[in-house]
Amino acid sequence: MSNPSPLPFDPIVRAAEQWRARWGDDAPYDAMASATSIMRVQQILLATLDAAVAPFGLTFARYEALVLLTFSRADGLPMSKVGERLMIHPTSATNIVQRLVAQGLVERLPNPRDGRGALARITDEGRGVMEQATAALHEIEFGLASLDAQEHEQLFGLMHTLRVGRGDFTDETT
Amino acid sequence: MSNPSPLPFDPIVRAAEQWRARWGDDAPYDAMASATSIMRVQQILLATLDAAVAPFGLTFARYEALVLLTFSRADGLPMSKVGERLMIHPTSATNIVQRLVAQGLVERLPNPRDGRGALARITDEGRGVMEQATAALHEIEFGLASLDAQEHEQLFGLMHTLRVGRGDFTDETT
DNA sequence: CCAATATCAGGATTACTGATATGT
DNA sequence: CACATATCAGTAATCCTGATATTG
Repeated sequence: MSNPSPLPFDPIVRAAEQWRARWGDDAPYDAMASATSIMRVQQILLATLDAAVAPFGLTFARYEALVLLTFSRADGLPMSKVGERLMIHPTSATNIVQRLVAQGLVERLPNPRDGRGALARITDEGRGVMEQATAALHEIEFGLASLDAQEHEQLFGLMHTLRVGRGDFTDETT
Repeated sequence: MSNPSPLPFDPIVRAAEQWRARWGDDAPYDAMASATSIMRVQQILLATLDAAVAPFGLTFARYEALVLLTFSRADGLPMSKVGERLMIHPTSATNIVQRLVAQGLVERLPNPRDGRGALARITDEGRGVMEQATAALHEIEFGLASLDAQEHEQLFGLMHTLRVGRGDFTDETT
């Protein structure tokens, strides 16, 4: 990771103070601090999760794809659905699936219901790797062991509010 | 962005349900949902912030560097400090500063106190661009307008807990 | 013919590793 | 000489834009 010697103070708190001093109390310095915090935590978290699944030849992004295919119909998921559910660009979906195919964890099949489409289906080996990687992630509680159940609920709620605010999905009855 | 047609349900909630059904109540499905939420919000947020500063020829990462240099001593900040304060890899700091130098927003100077070192200093043009970009970010409240003051406090607190848990910095008296 | 499904080619960013030049 | 500062080269990952082939 990129943290050989941590600072003796919180740089985000420092920045917020300077922000307020420079642009006044009306400036959204709390939003600035929130945004910067989210960026930083994501960076730390991704490094943690990538490291946890690295022993299995995976990145967290590829792990997520494996999980999605595990939970999908046994005959495979169209590439378009892969991108949609993973909330990534179609070309990124192609890229990720290609790497998983090269590793023998996923196989590609023609879509019998649409000649244009291709299906991605997890292999038995892919299932095995996914199970091991999942165990490793469970072990470290997805890098979030410092939060308790109530804090997880709070966090998910806040993130949910933000995602709804940006139209990340539509139905609220889920 | 990568969201032409949002799903009619929250894929993270869906995943958490499947997680619980597959691995049981003891599995940290709430941590899984939190981790995935953080990833997704960061992705949305970064796209928003990048788009906000793009008209000024910046990415959000380069904008952060400009702000740091604005708040630093007038004679410039050593490259090592740039990387440290931005919490990025030293080579990334080099890369970002190089790009800003190429844009005329930052200049490099030899460090008078250390012959090995180089200082990065914001230019007048850099200050101007930074002010405009800041106004644009203030306008959209850093992409977090859907949260109120209390929610920002909650969010920052949760992120702070996570960062402390991972040793992101040391002193708590900041 | 138009729309949808993918893929490919290519460019932009950022992270990281390892090697290197310079100076303390 | 060991250590610190910084850069460079090269690799990897991801996102995005356009262009393209195929099929509905």
